[in-house]
This record gives sequence, structure tokens and C-alpha cells, in this order.
Amino acid sequence: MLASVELIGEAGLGGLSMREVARRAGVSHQAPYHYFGDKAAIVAALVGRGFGMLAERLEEAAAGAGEVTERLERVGRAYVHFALEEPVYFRLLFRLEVGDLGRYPEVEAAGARAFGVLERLVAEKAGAGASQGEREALASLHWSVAHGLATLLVDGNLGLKLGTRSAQEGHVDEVLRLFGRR
Amino acid sequence: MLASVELIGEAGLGGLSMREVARRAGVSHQAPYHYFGDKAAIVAALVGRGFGMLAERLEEAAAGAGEVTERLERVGRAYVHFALEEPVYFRLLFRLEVGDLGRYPEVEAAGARAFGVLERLVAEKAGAGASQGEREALASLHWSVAHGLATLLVDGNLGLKLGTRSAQEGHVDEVLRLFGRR
DNA sequence: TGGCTGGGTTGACAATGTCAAGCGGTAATG
DNA sequence: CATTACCGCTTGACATTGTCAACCCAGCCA
Repeated sequence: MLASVELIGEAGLGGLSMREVARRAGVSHQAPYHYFGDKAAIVAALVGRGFGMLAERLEEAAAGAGEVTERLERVGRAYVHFALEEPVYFRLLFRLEVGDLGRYPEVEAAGARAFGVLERLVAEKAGAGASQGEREALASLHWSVAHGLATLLVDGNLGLKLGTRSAQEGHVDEVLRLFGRR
Repeated sequence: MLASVELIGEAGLGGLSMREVARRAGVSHQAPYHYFGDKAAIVAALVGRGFGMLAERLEEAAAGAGEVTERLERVGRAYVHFALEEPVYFRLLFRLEVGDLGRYPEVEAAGARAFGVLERLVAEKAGAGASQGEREALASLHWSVAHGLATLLVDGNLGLKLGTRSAQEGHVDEVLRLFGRR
């Protein structure tokens, strides 16, 4: 299990070989197979774990004191920071093919838990007068900003050269602050 | 080449088998190998093509008349629409492992071309007085919104049930309009 | 004692990516 | 015309992988 994460980190999801994992763990090539029926199942387990970790961080960020907008910004920051701190897990989260996800309800539930944090905050911000469509749009917008920024940063696709970690964090803060001013 | 896209569409990137591609094209299992040295190379070629298509759409959207904010909004919509219309290509674009990308400069160039469209618009919007950091943050923010929304929609991770295509487009319009109000 | 179960093992199989070598035809070169 | 070179492709091998099936053995319960 830990060996899987390590290996994915080294060789990417495509480079994940159950046989190599077993080799590293010093067991036979079928041992992992005994716990997870399938290669997809081991990945799904990791995804579930990853969503759990993410949800925890988001809940923590949402729980503290402060105005709604402030807490929302904190949640966004927590989202992006999670991606930067656990890039292996984060990349995994959204790499499952859509169809496969249905086979693992607990993974779906873990994802919904993370999304729920955002949803509640957005509902609070929108106020009672807002229509469902407005709330959904606001939630999608917030989710998109955090998710887009995290994805682009993690994959180095922002076209910027943000070498150090603190440079990345500074950029994230600036972007989120800019988004918050509205 | 076309067979690859088709196969990826059916079985996902992981399900792409050069041998199966060759079989469909009615040639020997080594024929594709003759044109592309590598499995990674064929994927990179598709990514390059995808970025080219995307850049074209963005340039088109940016070229028309209107104020900067209006054009920016059009570009964002074009970005998301591309993802919805060509999900196979779009998913491919950002799935290359970071390290591998360096091996294919033409792919990087195609990506930079797409990003450039946004960069110029943002520079225009920010005005001459803005610092480089401000411009970068603004560009990242716009890119993040479009990219995040596109990614989440394509992978069905928004937690919403947007069955029909027009429902999706309506949601996109609403989110982008909301973002534009600033 | 006997049987059952959990945590493995060994051995086989088809499929895949990739390497190496060969082969037929067309085009340029002498 | 003969030769050479190249292009587009094929055949045949190889190690590696995911997965199936069968077996094994310690420890526990009855």
C-alpha cells in the first residue's frame, strides 16, 4: 500500500506495476492480489484514502472562526496546499475514468464529503434568498478556481517558472486574494 | 492516428494498445512503431494536435470585436466548450507526465501558443500600470477558472447531474457570467 | 484428531511494448 | 540497364505485466 504510493510517485500511475510493488514489499507477485481483487481496486483504495485526507483538511479549514468569505478563502488555500503537499495523491484523485468510479461507492462518498464542505459554505454565503441555480453556479466557480489552480500548479502547466515552494505559495495567495476581492 | 483517438475514446488512455491500433488499421503490430518511435511519442503527437486545435479556437474567440472583459469571457467559454466537444483530446492534454513533456518541444510550443492568447488579453485588461506579479496572478486566475471548470465538467466531478448538453452549457454560461461580474 | 480459514506461494497463460532483422518495390545514380 | 539506397512494412523473438487456478501451511475451533 505504501509501496504503491511510492512507486506511483516515481514512475507515474502508468508505471505502477503490482509485481514491482510486491517485489519491493518482499512478497510474492500475487500477495497484493490477495487483498485487492484487482489492480483497479488498489488504485481506487488509494483514491478513497486521498479524498479522505483532502476532506479532512477542508473541514479543518472551514471550521475555524471568521466571516464566510474568509473561511471560503481558507478552504481554497487548503485545497491548493493539499495538492502541493501530496501531489501523488492529488493527481490520483481525478484520474479515475468516470465509468470505473461507479464501481467503488466508498470512493464516491469520500469525494462527496470533500465537495460537501464547499457546498455548505457557499450556501451560507449566497444567503437564503438565492435560487438553487445561483448557489450551484457559485459553488462551481469556487471549486473551479481552487481545482484549476491546483491542477495547473501541480502539473507545472501555468507557464510560470515558480521554482521554490514559497514562490508557489506566494502566487497562490495572490491569485486567491484577487479572486476574493469581489 | 485516427484509430488511436478512437481507441482512447473507448478504453481510456490506459487502454491504448499500439497492437490493437495496428489491428484496427489492418497492418502489422510494428507498423505504427515505424512512424512514431515510441508509444509515448504517439501520445505526444496527439497532445500536440490537441493543443493546436485548442489554440485555434481560443485565437478565434479572442480575435472578434468587443471590450477586453467581453473577449476574455468568450475565450473562457471557448476553452470549456472545446473540452466538452473534444473530451478525448482535452483529457489527453494535461495527462502527460511533467518530465516527459520536455522531450517534445513542439508540444510545449503548442501549449504555449494557447496560453499566449490568454496572456495577451490579460495584459491588455490589467493595463500598463500593473506589475508583473499582478498580471501573472490575473492570468492564473482566468486560466484556473476555465481549466478547473472544464476539467471538472469533463470528468463529471462537479457533483451536479447535468445530463443534457444544453444543461451543461447553461451552467457554464452562468458560472462564467458570475465570474465576469467583478 | 480433523477440518476450516486467512495469508500467502508457485506456476501457468495471453497480451503488450519493444528490439532486431528481413523483404519488396520504387527512385535516384552510375 | 544495373546497382544502390531508401521507404513502408512484416516476421519473429523477448521480457514484463495482469490475472487465473491450484496448492500450502500455521493456527484455531470443535
